[in-house]
Amino acid sequence: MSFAALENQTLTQQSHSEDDGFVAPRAPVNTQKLPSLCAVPAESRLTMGPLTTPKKGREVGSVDPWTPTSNLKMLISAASPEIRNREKELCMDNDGQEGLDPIQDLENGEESEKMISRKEKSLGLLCHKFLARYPDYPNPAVNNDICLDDVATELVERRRIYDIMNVLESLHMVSRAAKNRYMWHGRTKLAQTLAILKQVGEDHRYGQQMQQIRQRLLDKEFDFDGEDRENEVMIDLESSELGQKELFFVELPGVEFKAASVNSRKDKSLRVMSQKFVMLFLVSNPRVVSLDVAAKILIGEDQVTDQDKNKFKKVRRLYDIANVLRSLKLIEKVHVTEERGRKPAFEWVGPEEFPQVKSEASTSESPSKKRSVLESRASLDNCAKNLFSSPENKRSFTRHPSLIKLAKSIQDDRRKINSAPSSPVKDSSNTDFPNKMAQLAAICKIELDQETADTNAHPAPHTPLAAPPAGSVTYIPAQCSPLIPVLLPQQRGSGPYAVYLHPSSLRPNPLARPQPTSLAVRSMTFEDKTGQSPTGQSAAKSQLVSRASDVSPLALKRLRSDSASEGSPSKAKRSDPSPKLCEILQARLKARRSGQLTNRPSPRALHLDPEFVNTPGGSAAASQPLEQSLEVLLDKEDKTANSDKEGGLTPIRAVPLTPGQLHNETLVPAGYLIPISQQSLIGYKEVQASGGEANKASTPTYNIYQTPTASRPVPAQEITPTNFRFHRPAASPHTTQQPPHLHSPSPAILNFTLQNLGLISSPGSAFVTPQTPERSNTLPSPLTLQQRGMVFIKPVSPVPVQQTASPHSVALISLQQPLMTTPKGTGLPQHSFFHTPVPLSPLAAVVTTGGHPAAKTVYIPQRKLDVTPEDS
DNA sequence: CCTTCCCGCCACGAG
DNA sequence: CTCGTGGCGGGAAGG
Repeated sequence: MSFAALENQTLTQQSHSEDDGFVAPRAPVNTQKLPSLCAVPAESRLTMGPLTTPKKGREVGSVDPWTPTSNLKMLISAASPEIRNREKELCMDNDGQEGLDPIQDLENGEESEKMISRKEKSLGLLCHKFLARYPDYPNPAVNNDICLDDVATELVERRRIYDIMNVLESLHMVSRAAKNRYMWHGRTKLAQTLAILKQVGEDHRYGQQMQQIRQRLLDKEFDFDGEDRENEVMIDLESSELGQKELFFVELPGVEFKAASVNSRKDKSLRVMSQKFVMLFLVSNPRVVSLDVAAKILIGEDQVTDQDKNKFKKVRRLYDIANVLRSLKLIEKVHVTEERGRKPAFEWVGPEEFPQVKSEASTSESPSKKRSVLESRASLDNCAKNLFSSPENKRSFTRHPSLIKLAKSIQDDRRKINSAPSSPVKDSSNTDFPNKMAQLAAICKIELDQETADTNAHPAPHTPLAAPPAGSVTYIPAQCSPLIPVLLPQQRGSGPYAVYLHPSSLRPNPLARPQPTSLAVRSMTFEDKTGQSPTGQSAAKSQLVSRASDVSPLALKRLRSDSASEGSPSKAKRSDPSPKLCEILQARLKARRSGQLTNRPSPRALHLDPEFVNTPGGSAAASQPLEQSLEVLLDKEDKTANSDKEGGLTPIRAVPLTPGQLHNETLVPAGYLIPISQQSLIGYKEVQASGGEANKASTPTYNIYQTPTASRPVPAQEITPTNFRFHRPAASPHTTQQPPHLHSPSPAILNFTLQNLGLISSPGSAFVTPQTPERSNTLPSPLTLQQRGMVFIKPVSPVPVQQTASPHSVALISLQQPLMTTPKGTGLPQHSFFHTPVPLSPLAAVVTTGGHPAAKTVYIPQRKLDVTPEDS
């Protein structure tokens, strides 16, 4: 088709508009326009259809330029709209191919013009063009580097490209490599990503939230009084509930974040929102999500008072995301008719089940490793990172700013360490990068998993490291929260680091359960703070209440902010009540680090962003809980949090129930990076090599649980689904060390543990054969305690961290530890921070208390819930 | 009018 | 300071 000629715009005609403006600053490009279209590469599939169409080309003038590539097109920005429009029309009309059209256009322009304009420029179309350039399943071997500048040239409007990239990144179809560069992964990781997102969504109980929201909407309709506060309140609550918000950004194993720079910070919004949005589809049964429901959940938080406004606001972003997803053919626009009328909605048309996938990611890596098993696991790992506070929320977070800073600092550290790719990916590492990095990463991941597993399994050993804090940390990861460890590869530096993140996500679960538990308490608290409290209003459904709790924090924040500053704001707001806290936290971290570092060889455990975690988390903390666990979790979290933050505070909790069980939690909200010693790594590798499992073993084992999946032995990797979930940070023993087990045996154990997390069905078997990868695959049983038992391995680390002593040791630290370690003095409870600064403490305290007990019990997990199916 | 959502200002942070 | 990013919302096009 067309190549169209692009138009050149030039055309005079065009006139208008935009051009002028258009400006673009950036883009210089533009100016010319290009034709759209273009050919698509073959590869791409696609697409074209739509695209193709295109526009016409115009000739016009012929000029054109387009020259260069013909293909691609470019668009122009500049082009005049009209023209385009026309073209568009034409296109539409004919569609496609036809060249004619263009001509027509040319011609005169006719009047027509139509619309193209707007539509032509739509994000969806742009996304199509972009997708057309790359194959769905790129050959990993090749370099799939994407240079934004090139893309910008073609597609025009630079700003739009970021939107697209952000969404694609959320699906792991691309990953940022460095400054203007992204790596194209196409759909190779899509299945895995979706599986993970589904899991996360389930963990957050998005399905339930959606139901609630729907319900509410109905209710509202009835009454509304205006907005009264009540309504508003309700909304808040709702939103809050929904929102728990806080999700984090879910990462895949292979992908992790590469560019350090970016990573951190802001990741919020679009990326996270996009993942959340996708989760909604994956958890709802009829895979249809109406726009308003999605808006509430995704945006939810904010809103506070003004719902209307808020609504507006972010909804725009939802459209952006939806357009990109539509281009990906994952969703379609539909309408649902409800009582009230029809509402716009989207239906999921993407893959329903993903077979588990293992990781393709590994593929790349594989070379080195391979073991599929391992890899698979790795994939499982997926981690979640937190996003930080959410973007959206800025409001909510008022306080965050400070936190953010902390995070940044941390990040910086991280970066330094890693060096990663920032812009320069190039560096030397590049080359190697792939291979090695990948490997390392894989390894790390594995390790992490193990660790997590361990942690889960047993008590948190790690404490060792510093753990000073009391033990509090432990936590059960289980579903609840999992932190997810992520490994970063880093080439450079010392070695790989593992990062954990804590997903705040957890919270949601709790919601689901109405239990009063701590959550409830919390919520209440929050409410108070806010002042709103009363939810009473409306009927408040009980549910609400519960939700509220979740929400509450957010709400509170909002409220505060509003009051404080005004609402508006956005950003500004920061009023954080307690910046101090932040400071404190930072201090702790630092302290922690130093302390830790000292011990370890490679020191560094960093948090990623605590903030996010915290922030949201504060409230969030609770989140995850699963059902049962919820409470417990909550407690734990709180505890952990406290401990973390404070430094110890609550050691109490530390005690975990069983050793195995508790994990440490990581309270820390953030992720940490952990460096692993290379040696250890190596060892792992070796191990792996030997038997895949071994590796695992070596690593510390961590347990992971996986959720549900585990339950069954599903073959394969359960990975997917569950994955990340838990990983606890536990301690990692060092692999090496792990005294107990020898490598061999133990490893096996570990492995399976890890792998499955649940594994277990027969643990024995697992042990037994280390080699079999399959097992790993299969395994999935629930982890269970048993594993824990196994765990002991982990104990290793424990305590005393030994630090460094052993070189090998891995460093994994559990997150908590770090946190813990640091003792900060401050002691504020995190929650408080986050959530509300307000005075919750008391309450909080209470909560915790209660929770604890419970918590202990729990353990793991639970989560079977989801399981179900598995996926697979 | 309401919905969809493009455009691009502007902030923020890394060089 | 410049430049890459990307939050965010005005306000226009589409229906």
